[in-house]
Amino acid sequence: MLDQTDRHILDELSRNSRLTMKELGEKVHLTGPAVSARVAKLEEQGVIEGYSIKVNHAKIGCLIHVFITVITQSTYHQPYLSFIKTQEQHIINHYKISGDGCYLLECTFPSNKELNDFLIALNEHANYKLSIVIDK
Amino acid sequence: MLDQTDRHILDELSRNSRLTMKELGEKVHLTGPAVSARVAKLEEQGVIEGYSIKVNHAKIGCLIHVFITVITQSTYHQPYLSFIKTQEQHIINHYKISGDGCYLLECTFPSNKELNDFLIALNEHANYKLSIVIDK
DNA sequence: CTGTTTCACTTTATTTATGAAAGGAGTTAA
DNA sequence: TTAACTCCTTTCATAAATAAAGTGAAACAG
Repeated sequence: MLDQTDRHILDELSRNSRLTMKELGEKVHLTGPAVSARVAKLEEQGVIEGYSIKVNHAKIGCLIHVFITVITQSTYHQPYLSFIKTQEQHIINHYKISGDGCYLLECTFPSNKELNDFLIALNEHANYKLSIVIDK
Repeated sequence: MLDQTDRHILDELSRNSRLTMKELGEKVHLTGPAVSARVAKLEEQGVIEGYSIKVNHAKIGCLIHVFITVITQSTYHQPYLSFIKTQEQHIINHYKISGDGCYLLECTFPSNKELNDFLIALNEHANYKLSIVIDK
């Protein structure tokens, strides 16, 4: 399905997705149109789901980065899920997991106050374990 | 430091970082060169750390997506950190955390076999708790 | 009030990249 | 051998990026 060149393309685009097709072509030893066709194919196949930027959260005022393991008390998760939908400004990722909890949340907050407010609100729907990111 | 237009730019580029400067300009009501200058500034300031792609790991043969909370037994973390460096093909993110463990690993594996091999090797340096991602 | 500086933006013109079309090389199968 | 297919390169018209020059508004000193 994917050959070595495709993997090389994914690797290069992961590092820098704003390369021009010409530059990308040089890196993987193809011409612009050839690499452009391969990238289009990878998009169609759903291998490339999208193009994004890495934002430094600290520099936009979100200094606190945490992972929250959520353990819902009730088997009925809907109130929790509805609550999460209202908190999109804080949530980077939300996973359903099997293991130590039901969900894993990755969030950022400008300060401990917002984190605390969030945890108080979350606690109405679920228990949690908090892990604060010190370094990446 | 960041005004409303900058936030709008970050928002649009998060959705699609391959927009042309002209298209991005239209979205935020600026001309191409103007928005290009702002993006360059955001890069210099370190707000934009890089441009990347979202890859569908399942489609490239990495079907298992896990989070591993690592609890090192010894206070000397170097052997663990050296081990992690040898496992880059599996590791998406690696965080130092405060809370329920010392580190949080986000990894993908083609199958349970590779995951098991990884856990056996990891267990020589640290204890762990495993959370398997069911859905995002 | 006037002149100067600064800043962010627009406009213009040149360079550069994109994307469509045509064609060639290698592979496979009839 | 020939046909069909895939994947690539080359070529060229179109579109975008970028550099440079110019505009206008705000801040500020004389």
